[in-house]
Order: sequence, then C-alpha cells, then structure tokens
Amino acid sequence: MAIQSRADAAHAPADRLRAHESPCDDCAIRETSVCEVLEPDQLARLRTITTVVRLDPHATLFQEGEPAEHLSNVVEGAVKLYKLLPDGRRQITGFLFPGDFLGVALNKTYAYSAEAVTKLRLCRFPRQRMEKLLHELPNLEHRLLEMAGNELVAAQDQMLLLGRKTARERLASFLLMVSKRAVARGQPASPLPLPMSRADIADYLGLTIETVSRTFTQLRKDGVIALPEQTRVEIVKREALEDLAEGG
Amino acid sequence: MAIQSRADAAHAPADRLRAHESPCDDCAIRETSVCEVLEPDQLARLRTITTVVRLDPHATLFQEGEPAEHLSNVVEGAVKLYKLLPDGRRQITGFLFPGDFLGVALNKTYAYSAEAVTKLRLCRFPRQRMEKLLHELPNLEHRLLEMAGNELVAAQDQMLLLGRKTARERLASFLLMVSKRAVARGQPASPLPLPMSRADIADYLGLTIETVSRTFTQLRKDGVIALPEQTRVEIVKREALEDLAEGG
DNA sequence: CGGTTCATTGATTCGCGTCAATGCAGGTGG
DNA sequence: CCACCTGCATTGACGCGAATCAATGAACCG
Repeated sequence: MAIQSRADAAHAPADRLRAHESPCDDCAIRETSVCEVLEPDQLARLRTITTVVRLDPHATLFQEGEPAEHLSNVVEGAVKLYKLLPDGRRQITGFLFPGDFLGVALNKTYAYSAEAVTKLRLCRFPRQRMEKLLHELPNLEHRLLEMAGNELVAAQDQMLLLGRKTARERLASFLLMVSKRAVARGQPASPLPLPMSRADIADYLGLTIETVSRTFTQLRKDGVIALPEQTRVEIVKREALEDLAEGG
Repeated sequence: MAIQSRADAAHAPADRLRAHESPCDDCAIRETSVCEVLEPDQLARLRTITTVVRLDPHATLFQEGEPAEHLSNVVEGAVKLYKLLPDGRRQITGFLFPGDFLGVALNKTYAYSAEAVTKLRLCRFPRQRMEKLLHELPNLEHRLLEMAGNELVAAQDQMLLLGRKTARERLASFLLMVSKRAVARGQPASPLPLPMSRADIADYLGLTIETVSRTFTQLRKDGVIALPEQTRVEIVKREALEDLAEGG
C-alpha cells in the first residue's frame, strides 16, 4: 500500500488563491456542510484559513498516527478512512462524500488513515487555526459537536453491522447507506454510482472480496438489485433491501 | 428482556436534595469527568440541574428510540449500551465506568438502549437545560466535543476489532481496554474485576457465550491470564496480551 | 493485441456458531 | 444443615457461513 501522492503536493499553492477569489456562494455543498451555520462575515474568516486541494484517486491524505495538521471539508469526490493491523488486515471505518467533514474528533494525531477513492476536491484548514476560530465562533463549535454526534450514531450502527449481521444484511445496509447519502446530496436514490472497489466494500463490511461479489450476485439473482455496470447499482426492490438490512 | 425498574423511580426525589447538600468537592470522579473543566461557580450552576440517581443491576436507563430526556454522568458502577435487531440479536456498543458521560452525542432520541450492569450511581441532567447551559459555558461544550472525539476513536478501534480480529484477539483487546480504564480511574491494572456477564462480553465482541468461554480457557491454559473467580481476571503476561490484541 | 487489474465463480477449508450436556455457586425452604 | 432449584459458565460434538485457494472472465490501456 504505497503512498502515491501527498495532499501538500504541487496543487495546493495555486489553489489557495482560488479559495480567496471564488466566494463560497456558488459552492455546491454549502448548505449541507459545516459552513451552513456561518454568517457571511464568519464564512469570510473561515475562508482566510482555507486552502482548496485537489487530489487524484489513491492519493494518501494522511496516515494513522501522524500529527493532525489539517481538517478538511470534502467538496467533490469520495474518501475512505481505514485502520490497519500490523499483518495488513484492514478495516475501513468510513467513506466520506461531498459535504462530509474530515476530522470532527479534533485529535492531536490522526486515528486512521485517509485515502482518495476518486478525484477529489477538498477545503483544507490548518487544525491549530481552526481550533482558534472555534473558540471565537461558538456556533461553529456547536455545529461540530452536532456532526460528531451524527458520526457516533453512524459508528454504532456500523458496530451492530460488523458484530451481528450476515453478509447479505451487511451488503443491503451498505447499499441503503450509500443511497441515503446520495439523496441527502440531492442525487437520485437509484441507480447508484459505487466509486469504491469490491475490496473497499469488503474491508468496510468486514468481509472478503469473494463474499461481497457472491452476495452481489445473490441479490441480483433475487431481483433485489440490478448491476448494469460493476460500479453502478440499481435498487429494484427497496423495501426488500430495507427488510434485509434490518435482519428481517 | 423486561424493563425491571426505571431511572425515574422512587429514589430520585430524595436524592435530588443530596445533590444540593453535598458539594462535588468530595466526588471521586471529579477530576476525570465532564466537571473537571468547570470553575466553582460554573459547577454550582451545573449542580442546580443535577439529580443523583441510584439504580439496581439490570435496571433499564432508557431504550433506543425514546426521546432523549436526560444526560448522565456515571459516578459509581457500570452501564452497558446496546442495540438490538428485530430478531433479538444484540450488539453492545460500549460499557461506561465511573467518570464516563452518557449522551455526548446530544441527539433528540437515544440511539441505543442503556442498562445498569451493577448497582449504579449517576448524576443526571435534563437534556434541554443542559443544552442551554452549554450555550452559556463554552468550556463545557468544548469539553463535550473533546469527549465525543475520544468516543469516536474508541468506536473506530471497535470497528477494527469487530470487522477484522479473531476471537482471541478480541478478548485480549477487551481485557486490555478494561484494564486501561481501571488504571485511568486510579485502580490496579490487575487483578481486574469483570462486572459484566459472559453474555455481555460476547455481545460486545460480536461472539457467542461459548466462544468467549472457550477463549478464556485458552488464554488461561496459555498462562496469559488467570481466572481466580469468574468475575475476576488477572493479567499474567501483559505483553503477550498486547501482542495478541494487535494481531501479533 | 498482450498485459494488467479487478470481478466473478467454483472447490475446499476452517473458525466460530449451534445444540446439548455437565459443572458450579448462590439462594431458599424444609 | 442439607436438598433442591436456578442461573450462569464451561465443555464437547457437530454444522454452517464465510474465508481461503484457485481458475476464469471481463474491462481497460499502452
């Protein structure tokens, strides 16, 4: 698992300008991200510490254990977060999509590694300056606490999935999660683009590639989903999928 | 799984007085809980919305989906948090010990059920009044965000455990977690009281009672731990246990 | 068009779950 | 004080769901 390119590479300096030039007004994720709670003047202050960063697929944003220098807001693309065991076993703890915030926990070191799944555009904030800003903008801090709460709820759902659900139930839950988040971003619930590989899905669900593949095939044969392409799923019987996801 | 007694039962009214009478000065968990960041006058304000609650083992604090009326601080005893699937499969998402805070997420409804593992003493706060207080005491809100961050890190560790670790590795991780938290509370790292049942441990680790029991026996035969009683574990070879927990 | 990467499918294995029996401690009543 | 019950925990025999090992297929790309 080689580090392919770093967030602080070539693009960043050029893009910092861009953050100042183009106001956030025409930002697609404006109303779903952290920024939503900010008044225009507060937003302007946030923008002064913002760097827009672009990354290619497979680029490493940071690795577990490194000092946490930046927080980020995903503007475009998808990110995966994961933890590794020394022998290489991997658990993906989450996927981030546009509007998601990277680093709500505000820890001094990263608790997980992060890698670009697709081409990526981020708004990046230096952690120290962001924390200073938090002290001055209580509504921003409040918003962060709210987002942390949402993440905790999602984490608990994922524990239930990993500890107690079957392979079928896991995949059903996963597809519904991706679908719901697509809707939250104003995209159709189906057909659903799946930017991540089968290996990523497997490592997110605590399964193997083979089991994920077999389970996709099963669900397709059962008429619950369709797979027009490998990276696209159509949810045919949403209710059946929901029953499955809840163990019904 | 019957509801045996509720938090708002007999004890509460009598104990509310107690919260006013006895100051927090001689509280054993004062310096490890939320309260640690509060100035004396702030603490006094928190105390005005505090009710001390005592509960017996197996008492239900609240159930998943109920409106979240209270937040609590565990003063004495242990709590388990869990989620259920419709068919009864259960995943325990966490154990709380003295000093731990119940409800950092600040959600409108409880995302999990909570039940007393042992005799329990809690400081309980009405959520609405607590949120109002948060707006007035930014340091309290900041502390809550910090605690939410810690919970998120723990949740991610647990996902790695549930998704990728073997039964031996899970039990090793569990024992070390309990041990570390005992130390954090100023108690010895070993021998370790295990107030929860084998069923609770199983549901926390995504295993069955039988597998937990067999794995305990294994670790005992390997000389890594000793089990002087069912509810007490001695960590004999801590390093071996740590290697195991990390997949070594 | 060969090479590379990823997904699918099949055959087999294996760790943990399930089912069942036994052990063991604490509580209760005769 | 002991017989009995009851609720865990332990141990054993067996089965199953997902992992592993292996082969094939399909898309992409220089």
